[in-house]
This record gives sequence, structure tokens and C-alpha cells, in this order.
Amino acid sequence: MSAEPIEETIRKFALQNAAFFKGKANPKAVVGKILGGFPEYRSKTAEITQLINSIVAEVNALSPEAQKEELAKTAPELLVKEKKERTYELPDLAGAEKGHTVMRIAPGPSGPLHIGHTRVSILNDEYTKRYGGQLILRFEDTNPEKIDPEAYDMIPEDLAWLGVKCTKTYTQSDRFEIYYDYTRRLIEMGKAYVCTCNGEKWRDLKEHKLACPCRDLPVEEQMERYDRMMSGGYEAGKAIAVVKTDIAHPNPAIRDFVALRLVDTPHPRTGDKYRAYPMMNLSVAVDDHLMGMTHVIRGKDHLNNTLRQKYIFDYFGWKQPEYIHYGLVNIPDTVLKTSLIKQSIQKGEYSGWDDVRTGTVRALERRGIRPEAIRRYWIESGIKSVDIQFSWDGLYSMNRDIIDPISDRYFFVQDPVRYDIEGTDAIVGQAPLQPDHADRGFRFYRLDGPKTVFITEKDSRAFAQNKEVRLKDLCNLTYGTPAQYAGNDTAVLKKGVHAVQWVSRNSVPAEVLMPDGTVARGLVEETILHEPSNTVQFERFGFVKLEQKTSEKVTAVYTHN
RNA sequence: GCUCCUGUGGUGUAGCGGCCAAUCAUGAGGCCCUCUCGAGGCCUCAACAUGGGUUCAAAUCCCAUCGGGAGCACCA
Repeated sequence: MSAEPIEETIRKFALQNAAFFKGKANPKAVVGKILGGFPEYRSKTAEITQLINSIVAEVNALSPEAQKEELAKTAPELLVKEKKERTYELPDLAGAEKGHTVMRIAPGPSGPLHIGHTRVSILNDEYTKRYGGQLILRFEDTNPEKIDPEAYDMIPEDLAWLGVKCTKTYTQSDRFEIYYDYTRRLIEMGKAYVCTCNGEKWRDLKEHKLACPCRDLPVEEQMERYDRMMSGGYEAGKAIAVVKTDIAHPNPAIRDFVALRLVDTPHPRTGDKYRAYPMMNLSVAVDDHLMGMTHVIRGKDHLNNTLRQKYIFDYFGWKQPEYIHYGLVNIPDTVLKTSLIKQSIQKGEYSGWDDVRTGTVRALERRGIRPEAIRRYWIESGIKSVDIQFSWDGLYSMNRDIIDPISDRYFFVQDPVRYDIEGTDAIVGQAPLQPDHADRGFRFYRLDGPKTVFITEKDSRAFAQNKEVRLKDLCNLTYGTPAQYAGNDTAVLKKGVHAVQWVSRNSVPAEVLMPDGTVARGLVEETILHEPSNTVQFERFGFVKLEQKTSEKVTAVYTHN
């Protein structure tokens, strides 16, 4: 192409631009295209612009038909807009080497994981799989007041269900002595102090960029105070170990921060063996270094903690990991706070951690959301530091992609209304288990003897009004008591007759637990008793996950439509 | 109040000086197909926060304004 005279190239692009935009080419767009494609002309932009202007004028003088005809002759490939393909994948990590990344998932064991936690879990797992490194699960249980002992088991279960593979697990309550040791070293270096001031006063001074009297005491005295603090010489709340940063730092959030505090509440794992509990900025900094973290993915809300932790890294001469701070996720209409969920469970308002009204991983699993859908959702959301809105619709759409092809179809009739059918002998019918995959087989129907069916209350009302209805995959009916058999010609559908789901007398009572906690009651066709999977679609109702399936009763949980 | 992060259709996202009068998905609307209100196909809707500047050329770089968020805990 570069071999031909530039005039011809310009003319082609002008024709193309004209063809795409109603016969009028925009000279600026052509200039951009030429200069972009042929950098050698950038030094002569004035001349080339003039040339383009005149050629565009010529082209625009032609009729749109003539433009298209000429373009079809000289450069037919430019006539079609190129469709760009997009693959969804995460950007590379800065400085990541194959086989040498170490990353972490560091939850506080206050309850099971919820949808919000899944983002950081999936992202870490994705990168670990890409680079083939280590993924450490670290329980950050340094606040004895906010621990649910069951969480130590629930969290790994949730991660396993998500498909997140951790290569190693640490628990911070095993490591208190390590944090004490590093605190001691900081004090020795003059980079930390023991403060016995009233907490309010200490904060107040900090706000005004002022040091408290303890801050400048000599190291020897600090060491004495530290020993006293560690040996029970202070009451809880009467002394703290503080890391010095810059007391006059313009950002108030990173002026001197607490490293250790005294708490009398017994720890679920260590009992009353320890009273001095590290604050996360101390334990996280120490552990991130000792565990060799190369990359840390955390929420943007930790931005200031990263800056605080930098002081510890700098004091010890450690290299900080690469940090990626992703934006906050706003998850609408969902109960996520584990403390609230726990309360409601205790009060009996929620059935448990998997109550479908909550946003826990367990609840999602129970509702029939697949972990692959969650994974895809977070990968497509990326890792930018913009705050984002979580979209249930978006997650459902991805989940539907996964479950639709594998879900067998069944009829569920909510709020059933009975109709007896007259005017024929036995009626037989069959329906595909999955209409897009006939090879999956069929459900076979046969109505004998007294022919009784049930349709939903809603469909019944429409039937009474329209006088006609089609029982899907079975037959047509004309309204009446009893209803009259009206043949089996599906042509009625073309005339606007509705095809509705129905069940026979042999159907099974069924209950579907809805996401708002209510229960949809009705009947489900008996063929479902042979269904091997628990993921099915109730036609014209929605996808559900089966929980219980006996000839007495079927229970299911609503997934989405 | 101070400090930091951040602004592309309703939502998420691509693009990060010219190939963009802007990608893909979701959503909404319409049509086709289908014996489901599922799936599939086609079409349409809808965005570079605003104002300056730099440049032949800005969604992309700079500045200001405005908007959103977070932190300033003896929580994580």
C-alpha cells in the first residue's frame, strides 16, 4: 500500500470515511488516519493537510453511490467496518516474574466470606495461576473481640468452593511473639514509644501535629515501659506501643500509629496467654515482609495503611511489595455485615449463614450461583482504582450463560388452579429436557382416565378471559367447566394463544425459596424425580436449584430468571 | 477541616496523543426465531464530568473547577 502514490491512499480513506458517514467525509478524520498510518508525513503536515482537503472536497462532490462504487473497485476491503474482538483478561502485574510471585488473602475470621470478599480472592488466585507463584491464606485474628471461631473453618471452605487454591496458611495469633520482637526492635531504634496518655488526649495532640509527653522519653525509659507493658504492669487501655512516623505530617491519617494495645478479652485460640494485641499495621507489615510478599492486592480503603506500613518497612530497610489498590465496590440491596447476619441468625430471623437474603458465599452457592460466574464477573470488572457498582443483573447474566445449557426443563405450577378436561380419550405428549439439546432426551406425558391438570392462578385468569390456552407440549383447551379438549395443533400459537406450563394429578407439591425469603408454593411435574442434576429451569418461572426431591415433596431455591 | 484515590452510555469495561465522529458485555426498546417470561439472531437507544491550555492532531498530556469515594480508631 505504501508503494502507491499518497494521493490514492488519501482518496481511499476519504471514500471510506464518506461511505461510513452519509457521503460526507471529514477531512480531519482523514488527516488523522494518514498521519497515524504514515508517520513520515508528520513533518509535512501543512502540505499534506492541504492535499487532503482538496481530495476530500472532490470526494464529497460525488454522489454517495458513486463514492461506494469507486471504493468497491479500488479498495473493497475498506467497505466493511472491522469488528474488533475483545478478550477479557486482567492486566499484567508490575514486576511479576513467573514462579516467583507471592500473594495473599488476609481475612479477619469474623464470619464466612461474602460476595465482597470474593473479588480480592479471585484476583489473587487469577494472578497466582498466571504466574505460578504462592498464594498465602493468612488469618488476621489480632482482635480477640471480633472473632468467630467457626470462621477458621468456614473461610477455607468458601475459598475451596470458589476454586481459589491457597498454597499455605498462616494464623497471626500463632505469631504474637514475632510482633512483640519487632516492636521491641523499633523501640530500641527510637522508632517507637510506649504511650500511657489518655487516648483522647493522644489523638487530640496528634490532630494538632503535637507529640505527647511519652514520645520523646529516652529509649531506656521506653524499654522499661515496654517490659512493664508486656509483663502485665499496665491495665488494659492504659498503655500502647506506638510507631513514630512524622507527627507533623500533612496527612493526619498517617501521623504516629498504634502498634500494640492491651486487651483483657480472651482470644478464642490463645485464651488469656497474651494481653498485648498487635494492630494490623504492625502485624501486616511484619508478615508481608517475613512471608516474602511480592504483590499485594487490597482495596483502596487501605491506601493510608500502605503509607503507614511503609514507615515500618523503611525503618527495617525492607523492600515493600508492589501494591495494587482496587476501587471500592458498592453492593446494592444486600446484607453483608457478618455481625448483623450473626445477630439475625441468633434471633432466628435468618436460617443460617446461607440464608438467601444475605450476600454470603454460602447463600450464593445455595441459590445456584456458580463460582465460575463469580470469577468471570470479577475478571471483567478489572482491577482499576475506580469505585464501582456491583450489578446482580450482570452476575446473573454470566451465571445464566453457564447453567442454561445444562439445566433440564420442568413444569412448576405456582398457586395451582384445577381444570378437568373433557372431549377426548387419553392425551399423550412429550417435551425436550433442554430445547437446544434434544439429545438430552424428553419428558413423556400421558393423561388417562379422569383428565385433570393444574395451571397457575395467573394463567387461569388469562384462560378465563381469552377462552383459549395451550398446555405446552400437550394440547389446546377451550375454556369451560370442565375445559374442552381442542386438538393439538400448535398453529394456535401463531394466533396469539399462550402456551403455559401445566401439571397432572401425579404432580408433586413443591416449594421454591425466593431471594427475598418468601416461598412460592405449587406443584411440579413428577418427571423431575428422575432428574440427576440439582440445577434445573422451571419453565416460565426461572432457574432453580433443587434441594430436596422425594415423591412427597420437592423443595428448591430460586436462582434467577 | 486536612490528606489521599478517582471521573468513558443506566451498569461494568476497552482505548491512554493520530488507525476512535469511541470497543465489548449487560440493560432498555423493537423485530425474527423458538410450543418457556430461558437461549439464539438482527436492529435501535445511550458515554469521553465541565472549562481552559499544549499540539497540525487530545477521551488520551497539563491546569482549574465540579462530582464520587476513602482515611484521619487502643477495627481489619
